[in-house]
Amino acid sequence: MYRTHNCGELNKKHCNSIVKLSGWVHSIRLMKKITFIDLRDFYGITQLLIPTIKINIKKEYVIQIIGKVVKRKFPNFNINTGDIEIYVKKIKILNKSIKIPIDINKEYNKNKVKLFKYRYIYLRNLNLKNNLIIKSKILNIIRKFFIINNFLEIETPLLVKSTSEGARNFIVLYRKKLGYYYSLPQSPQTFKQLLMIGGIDKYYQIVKCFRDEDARKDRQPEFLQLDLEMSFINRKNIFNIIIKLIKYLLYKIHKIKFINIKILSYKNIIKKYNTEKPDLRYKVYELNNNKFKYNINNKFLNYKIYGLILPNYFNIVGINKDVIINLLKNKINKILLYNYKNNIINKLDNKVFNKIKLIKELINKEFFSNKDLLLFLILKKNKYYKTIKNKINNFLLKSKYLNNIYIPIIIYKFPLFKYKNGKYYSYHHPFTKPYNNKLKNNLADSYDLIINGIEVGSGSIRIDNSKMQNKVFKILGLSNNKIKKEFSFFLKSLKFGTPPHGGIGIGIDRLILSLLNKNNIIDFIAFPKNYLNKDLMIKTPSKIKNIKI
RNA sequence: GGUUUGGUAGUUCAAAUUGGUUAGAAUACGUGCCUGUCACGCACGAGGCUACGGGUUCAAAUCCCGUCCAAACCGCCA
Repeated sequence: MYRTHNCGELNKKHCNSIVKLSGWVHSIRLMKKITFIDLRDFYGITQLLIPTIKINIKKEYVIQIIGKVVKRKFPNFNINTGDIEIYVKKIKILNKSIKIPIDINKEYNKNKVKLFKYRYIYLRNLNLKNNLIIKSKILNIIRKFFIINNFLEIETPLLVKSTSEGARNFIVLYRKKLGYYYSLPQSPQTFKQLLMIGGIDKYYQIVKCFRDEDARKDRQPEFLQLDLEMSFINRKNIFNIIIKLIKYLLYKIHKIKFINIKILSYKNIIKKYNTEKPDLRYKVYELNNNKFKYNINNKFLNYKIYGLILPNYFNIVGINKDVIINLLKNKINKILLYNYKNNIINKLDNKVFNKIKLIKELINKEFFSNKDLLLFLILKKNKYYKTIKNKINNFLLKSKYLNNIYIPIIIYKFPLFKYKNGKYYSYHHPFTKPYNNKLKNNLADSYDLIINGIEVGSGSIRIDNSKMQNKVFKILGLSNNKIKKEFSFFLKSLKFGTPPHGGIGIGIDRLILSLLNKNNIIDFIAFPKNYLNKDLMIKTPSKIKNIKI
């Protein structure tokens, strides 16, 4: 037996009992006649008192000790086991460690190459460990939710067929015949639709998906997705499930009981925020430029007015208007803060003010609430505009006031197609049903889930009619030959009595980022790839030498 | 694929007078000291071909070119 207790559980109640502990040597403090060791395992840290200084033990050695739990003279309130220490009677070295090439207690921001290379050591970092614990918890909560709601968990293949739409696919060589390959799935899209056709009513899966695109801090080439699909439902039914899930998660993680999840149309979102994924807590957005870029003719010749909106600004406890003014003091010539209750917060001279009035009239009132702050910046050069935007964003991001605010929104009524370089592309994906089943309005029955400005998931009601599906493929410019080659089985499957169905795919890692107010996805992945999609630890991708058939 | 910034002790970072003495600190490491530390403290020591290769120069960490690597952004991400 390696241990009777772990390093995080002993307290006053265990005093005088003999215990056996195993773990890593976290730190060593030598005094004149005694030595203190912080012994660390997954569960915590326990202080060992060794009544000698002649020990041959270094940091990160794995040791096992037997000793007596005693009350400390001077408790340490920073750790759970701070009331006690172990008076060690016997030490055994289970395994030695060579010098550690990275500092496991430090946060690394630049030059992360060592972190990738020695990821297995950095897993001992407290923050990273806690991140993995919370990710595991969230996965459990999600599974529990879908069990309660009678979803069936079904796995789908990872060796699949490449299709011409979408991101680049990773390919896997086929051993039996040269020149043939499998493709790793970007999502289980086709298979989950086939499950619906097969009569599975509610399906979900937590599944690895693969996209061969360059990584970002919220993007990895392989990632976890919560995939779900339901039959005999319309968009409102799906919205209800999504809302229920998010509320369940926010309650289980943060004990937040009341939350209002808004459903907004794509058109209005773009008009108001000029982005597809607004962060309604605080983020600064450029008001639609056509309306708000004005040259002022007389005194302010060459100056331009930029409008910004800080949604819900006045809901944020602890921030007042002066904070923003102070923040921008030296950067710009004039600031005008404006709130829809018609409060002009600081004064400008009349000529400028008249221009602002003009702008005011152009704003469609329905978009703004009296909790929004409108900010007009009068600037000489437009390069300052981005600096200011970033400055405000960074400031608000760092401020503690936002820590417990979550504003999930569902955006719907996206365009069905976008036109680029003389070609039509699906805005969502080619299986999306047109809004009201009509192609002519170019609206899709698709929806995105955005939490605090992070695009967490997107989904749609699917086309359940073979003719419609064929039509959409043709609009997308797929030749008859290609349709036949890539989708003939699928078009055929739709003819055998397809139920109306739809679903959503939610990026688990992004969901976690949004629910925990974090920004880098690799902090929640045990073994991430770097921005070139390489794994610097196992050194992959690697070169092919011989392909044997 | 593109743009920008960067690569300096094991680690995290400085600095180097627009190219000119011996490239520093903290921490980690080693040795010694210190009855109670817990970010222990004190003293001493060891640690660098300034990413790699080439060029300019009396002289390069510094300027130039190339390669490799990293970060942010863009492209891309149905």
